[in-house]
Amino acid sequence: MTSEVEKKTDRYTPAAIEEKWRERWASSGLHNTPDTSDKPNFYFLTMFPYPSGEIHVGHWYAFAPPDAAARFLRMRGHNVLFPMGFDAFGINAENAAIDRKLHPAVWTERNMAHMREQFNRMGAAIDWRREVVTCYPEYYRWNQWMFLKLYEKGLAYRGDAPVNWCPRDETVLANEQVINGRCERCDTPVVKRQMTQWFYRITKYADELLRFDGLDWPERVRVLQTNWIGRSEGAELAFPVEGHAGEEIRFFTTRPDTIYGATFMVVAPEHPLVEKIAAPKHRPEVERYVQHARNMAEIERASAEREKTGVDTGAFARNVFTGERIPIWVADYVLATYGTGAIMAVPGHDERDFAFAKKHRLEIREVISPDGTAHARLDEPYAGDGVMVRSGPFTGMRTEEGKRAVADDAKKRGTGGPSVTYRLHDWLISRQRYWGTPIPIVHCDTCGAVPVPYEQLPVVLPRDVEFTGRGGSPLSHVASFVNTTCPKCGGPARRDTDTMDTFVDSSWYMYRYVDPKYDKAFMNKDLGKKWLPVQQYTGGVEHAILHLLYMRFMAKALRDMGELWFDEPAIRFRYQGTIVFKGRKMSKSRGNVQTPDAYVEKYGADTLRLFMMFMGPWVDGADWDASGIEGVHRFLRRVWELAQAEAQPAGPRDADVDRAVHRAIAKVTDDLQTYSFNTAVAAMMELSNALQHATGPSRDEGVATLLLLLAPFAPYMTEELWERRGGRGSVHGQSWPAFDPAIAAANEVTLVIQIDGKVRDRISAPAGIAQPAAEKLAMASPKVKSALDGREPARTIFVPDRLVNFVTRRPS
RNA sequence: GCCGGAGUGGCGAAAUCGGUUUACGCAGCUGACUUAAGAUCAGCCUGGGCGCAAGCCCUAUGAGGGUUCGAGUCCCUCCUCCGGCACCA
Repeated sequence: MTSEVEKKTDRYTPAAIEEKWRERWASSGLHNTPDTSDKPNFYFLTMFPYPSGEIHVGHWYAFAPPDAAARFLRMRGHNVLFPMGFDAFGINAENAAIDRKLHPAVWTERNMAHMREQFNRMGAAIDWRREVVTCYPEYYRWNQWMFLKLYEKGLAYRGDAPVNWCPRDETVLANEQVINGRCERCDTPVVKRQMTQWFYRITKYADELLRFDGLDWPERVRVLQTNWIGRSEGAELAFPVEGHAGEEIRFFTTRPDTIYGATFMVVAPEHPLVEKIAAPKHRPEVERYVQHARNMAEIERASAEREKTGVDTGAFARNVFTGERIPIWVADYVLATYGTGAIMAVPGHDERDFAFAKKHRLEIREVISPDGTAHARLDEPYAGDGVMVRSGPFTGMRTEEGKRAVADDAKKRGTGGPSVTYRLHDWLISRQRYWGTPIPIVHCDTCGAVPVPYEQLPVVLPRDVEFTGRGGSPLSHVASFVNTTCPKCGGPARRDTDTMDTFVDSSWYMYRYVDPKYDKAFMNKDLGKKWLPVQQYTGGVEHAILHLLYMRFMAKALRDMGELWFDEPAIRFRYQGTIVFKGRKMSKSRGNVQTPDAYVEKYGADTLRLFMMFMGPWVDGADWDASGIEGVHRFLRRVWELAQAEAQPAGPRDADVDRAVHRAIAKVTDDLQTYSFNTAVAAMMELSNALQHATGPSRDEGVATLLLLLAPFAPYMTEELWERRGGRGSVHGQSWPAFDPAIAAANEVTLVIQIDGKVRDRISAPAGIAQPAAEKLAMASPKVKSALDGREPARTIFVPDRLVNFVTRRPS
């Protein structure tokens, strides 16, 4: 039956077709996006990859669906900017240099070449003229420029703080790069070190970052960011230290209403006052404890199950509310990095303080009562709201009122007042590594830290560096780099040998794509005005906090410098889930990296693209299993045959086929807007199944429509078929098919007939049938008659075009 | 522990507003074509029961309860899995 067709059409050979179109598109510049056209501009951005060299199926999953979405927008009449580049700095390149004696620049270039090739095989419609590569001086000079600008504004500063140190990578890490007390990269337990480092003052924008006004971002990402920022309202208060005139311990609490229950204080081992106030008798023990705490790995120290250790400093503070002397302890359950590194301990109403008080026999006092009456003893801490008891003039106040009253009272006395604290810390951006942006600062013995003058940018990363993997920042061993003159006094000086966190690079790259070669500013603002902000951003959920928060911060900082004219860099964000393999993340070290190459070779890029989108909902990710790839390949082969079959003889239209076509248009259009790629593919499969059995002009037109719908998904095959069918220009330059609801509307519907909610029959009826007519039809059904068995419906539920439900029971 | 999200065939998954559960595929089974295999095409595929058969009845969306004419969808309790945070005062 199909033999005739087979003679006329050759077999579907993806390799040849795809190579042909790759070349044609490249030479015709099909994917080049003009900055102005008669169509509205649309900036569609997908997170650029790190050129790790290991291309796996996850890369296709991240890039093929957005490519389809971008192509769809083009067919819908937008001038779409869909750029790509490389997040090319990073520690992996340096480790590769150490392991294989390959310069990071060489390793990175090689990997980028490989990845560009992959993008091209995928058929991604990328305008490569706009490529951005972060490790080139033309790019990173603007990191340095921004650093200097932030420094001028007080948004970049050098600070001494307890920081996360990864002993294996020999560098500090931002909080965001520590996962469960371990280094995000190498999984080594992180230790805290007191170090002088560079920070970006992201906390200045904490409150603004909590607002997502006008943003269409997934709830999940907003929640993650909100929790990360961790805003807490309460009071910052201070208790004076006895015997140390002028010294006081400041602390933050969310429960000022419990202050009469503060029977002791606890300071973190890193607290600056510890050494000063420890009583001589206690000093050796305190020093031993502090030393021990410092040497402990974070993961060990942070374990909540661990018993609460601590020692008495022998010093006392005065609870200014009760007037009592209360002991000051040092314990590592108080974190140096949150609040002020000290707390008032209220064992009666805080679980941790309770456990500590029990262990060290400290006084536990009830000051909040759920029922308003004071109890003789507390067997467990009560952390809920209630009424203040044993609280002097505040006794009888409820928690809400008490919080305010105590904070206001403290303010009147000059010992504190209402305050807000965040979990979010300033962004630690310096790294003791080579492959990153040099920090444009010169250290001079007379002038201190001096910014490199703007006209001397970029501070170029020296090429000849020895990679030993040991002994601090590799740059510190390069004399020609380190030794310089002070821009201020002209005397001998040393360059800062740290480099920037690579998240600095990616915090603003979206502005660079607009005109990556522009050398007067980080962005060509004239062109930027045509594109920014990004209208659609996509990428992995794993960046929900790190990159996406930094990117928002940088936009706000640049805005406040007058460099940007919007508050948020990306209006709409959608993420894809993660592709794992047998339940585990793919990685070279695990040896479970699944590469796309074999599939591309066997089935073609179009099939793999389509399969990536068909596997399941994009947001969910998947456990990689290629067993279903045959199915989508078969579908493409059927379309291949269908599109080349002989033209149908003239004849009447087929309303059923026309309806199927327009329903598919509606479904695919909708699904592409909501990133439901899997159901879009299913809808096209359904359409192709329907067309297979159709005849006449409806079939021919339906096939033509199917090719247009399929074009964003399978760009190669549809282009080839478009050409073979004598289409003008490129299929990708065509308009998206128009949906006609009148054609899609059914004139026959299936009515479900229920009796007491149970389906008894299905009958076909004209669309829009009125209730009386529908009931009559339903009653005529023999099945309904026998099921009713002579009973009379007490009432009838009618859902137009859907169901008739006869209810025989009376409502009880 | 806290905050999110999810549990539907053998598998990946569909299912506007509460209204035909299982679309679209994979795997499997049966048949057609073939010397045969493959490819392709047609059909079957929750479980159980009745029937020679067309078909019919009951049952099923993690478990239990509730609301409703009607629940995968809403409410309550519980279980399991995934993600995030984790002594944050």
